[in-house]
Amino acid sequence: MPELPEVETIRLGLQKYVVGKTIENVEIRLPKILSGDPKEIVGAKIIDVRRFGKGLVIDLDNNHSIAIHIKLTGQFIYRDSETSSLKLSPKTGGTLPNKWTHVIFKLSKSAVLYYNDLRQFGWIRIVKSDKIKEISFFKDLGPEFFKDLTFEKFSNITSKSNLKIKVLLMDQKRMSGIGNIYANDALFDAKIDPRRSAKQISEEEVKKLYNSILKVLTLGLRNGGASELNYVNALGQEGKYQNHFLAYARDGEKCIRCGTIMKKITLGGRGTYFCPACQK
DNA sequence: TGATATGTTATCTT
DNA sequence: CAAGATAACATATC
Repeated sequence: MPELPEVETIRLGLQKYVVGKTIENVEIRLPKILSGDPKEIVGAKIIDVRRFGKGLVIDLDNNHSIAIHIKLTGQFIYRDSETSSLKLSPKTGGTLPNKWTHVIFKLSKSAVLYYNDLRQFGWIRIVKSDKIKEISFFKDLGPEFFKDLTFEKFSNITSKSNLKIKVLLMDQKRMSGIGNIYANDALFDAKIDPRRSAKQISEEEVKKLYNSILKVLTLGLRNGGASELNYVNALGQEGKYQNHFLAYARDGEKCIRCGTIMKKITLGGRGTYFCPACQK
């Protein structure tokens, strides 16, 4: 689902297309999605797009920012005269706007940024830029892979937690960026049973796991994310990582390493996929 | 038809 | 009180 590689792919697209443009109008079709005063951002120019964990922040030149979490099914799709000939993935609804389009940002140069969200779990908040860290999601966010989560920190967090290792990997307050797909695939790559208690994992295994996480996140990024549910990038195109799943959604299939039939269980209320033979 | 999937948060339990 | 467990949110899909 939208995890670090997916959100980063969206960020890269937005960075490329919306930075430098001015917001001319904001149309809110589903009020519960957006909070804050849209008048604060009309007329402002977009100067940066940042990502923290699975959250996005669009910075404007008037000391305001747009904080975003797309949760499970949010989409940001950019259209202008140059990109309008690109065929949109059916996951966007095919034409824009449509019944899943809840907010429309009209930008300078006739560009438009659509926010779609099938399940309406996502949120957009207009805040002063220096108040971003006061939003609880950003305030409580744990250290992040590729940024401030060194192996030493990762090892420290792991050795102190009683949570099952897979549940820990997905806990955004302890470490940020990993969701269900990459947690399953990283544990598979590291040959670790997702049911084990985090603190019982040996130092050697923790090292392997850390490297496996960086490996699968990198693979996700290179493939432009996974379009398993309805993720698309900023141009409305699908990613390709779903063609490279190691464990996620492979229950009933043969393990790609040892041929054993992959199992599915529930951990922390989430689907968990693993090989009962080679993940110890 | 109704169970299922998902990220985060609120609420319950231990 | 804190850590962990679980329910709730919404809706297309199987």
